[in-house]
Amino acid sequence: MRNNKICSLYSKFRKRHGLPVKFWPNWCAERKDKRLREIIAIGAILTQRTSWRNADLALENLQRENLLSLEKISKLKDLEKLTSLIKPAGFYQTKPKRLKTLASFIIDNYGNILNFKKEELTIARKKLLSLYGIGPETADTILLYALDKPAFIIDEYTKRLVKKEKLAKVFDYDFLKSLFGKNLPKDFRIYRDFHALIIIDLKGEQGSVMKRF
DNA sequence: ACCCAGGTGGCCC
DNA sequence: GGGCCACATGGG
Repeated sequence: MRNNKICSLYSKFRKRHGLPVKFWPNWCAERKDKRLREIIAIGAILTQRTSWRNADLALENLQRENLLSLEKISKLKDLEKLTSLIKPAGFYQTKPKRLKTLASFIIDNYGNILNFKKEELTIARKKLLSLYGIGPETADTILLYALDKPAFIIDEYTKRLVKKEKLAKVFDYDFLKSLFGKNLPKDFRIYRDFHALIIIDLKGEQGSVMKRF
């Protein structure tokens, strides 16, 4: 491990919280199947500016209606149905469109998420960012947790850590992303682990949603 | 009655 | 390029 402040924080959190971290994306990563990758991609949109609890209620609704699938969502004609199912996750006017945009992009261009996973990181990121409703954080969440790519996620908790530990003066997304990226081994497992640890350490609890999936 | 939760796009200047 | 703002739910 390189000797710097970010690495030290990682080591500190790692020791403090023990192994393994029971955080949903890590938990999910135990299973490598296509369905789980799809659920993570769908969940990444549903949880935008929304508690995981509420996003989880929407995921349950989709599962109940047999719509927890990129192919099903991409072929769905009735957007109203998505609107009602997604309601607990909030922003029900925009999230259905965002889900459909992502689902159609993957299904129409790649056939399934496993083929999209074969795309090179920078290309995949650029394409995700070009989609309606997918910004840097959602793109990196999908890359890191659904596609096993080393894309460090800068979310609200990461920014709080940066502020708390005075790691930087600016909070520009790409700047912070490269700051973490260059100071950690370029390994998606470490990025996931650190990201989970940051949230667990700052939040003081462990994510537990999505276990049923 | 507030405030918050693992953001994003559309404005405005 | 940065600074606001709307978007919407459920829980504390």
